[in-house]
Amino acid sequence: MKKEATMQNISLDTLFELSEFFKFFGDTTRIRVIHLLLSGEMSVSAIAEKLNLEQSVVSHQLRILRTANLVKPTRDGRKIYYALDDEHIGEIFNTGLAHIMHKKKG
Amino acid sequence: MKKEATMQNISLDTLFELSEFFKFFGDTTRIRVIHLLLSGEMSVSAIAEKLNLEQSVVSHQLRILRTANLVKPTRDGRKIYYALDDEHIGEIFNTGLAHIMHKKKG
DNA sequence: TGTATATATGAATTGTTGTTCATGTATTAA
DNA sequence: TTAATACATGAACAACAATTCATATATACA
Repeated sequence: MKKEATMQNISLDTLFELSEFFKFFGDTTRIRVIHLLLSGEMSVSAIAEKLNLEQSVVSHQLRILRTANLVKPTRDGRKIYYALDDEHIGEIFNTGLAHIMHKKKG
Repeated sequence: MKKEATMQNISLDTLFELSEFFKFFGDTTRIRVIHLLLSGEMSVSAIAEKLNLEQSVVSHQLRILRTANLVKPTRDGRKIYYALDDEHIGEIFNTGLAHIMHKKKG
């Protein structure tokens, strides 16, 4: 079950991208949005209401996630529904969560 | 192979901790240090030399990682060797890396 | 002791990021 | 075409985080 700690040579560029990628998960507002969207798509106003955040806060953060292709918008009338646009997001979220939970136990 | 996108109820506190945790991976210097330590422990000066960073930059970032219990120091004479102090770190690193690599392919 | 080496740390500076507030655009319906 | 609703966005501000520089501490050795 335990993987070997072998190490590939990873370019500086890739390591930079990797850190940029983790940054998206490194903000409370964004992680709450991601968590919410893990259970399905949701409109901007619904997200704001559910998380008790101002609409513009949600829109700003959604733009960051959208630019990074982590979420994908779909318009339906006046509403825009956002959904997670990457299979890996849940995996990364859960891996981090497992770590936190494990630490909580002692 | 594909997991269901089921969603637990996660407390605000836990989501905050989770975002704080991901922050450690969201900085180029730290991710480079983590990457380096994935292949084994290393002294501060060796890390600085290998990454072409000033000693104080490395020390400052190591302190952050140490405070979060992500790395563990061991003194040997004048040198202090740092090693990763958490089984999950490699897993999280690799999960993120898989995402980056997957995106690169198109 | 005194000097050199290895690392840590505090303070100042700089750069980055998130939020707020005001306003702009798109869509719907009267 | 006007009003209302839903969302996006730019600019200003505030908070935070990383680096730099100077200096402090700890160890080893002459």
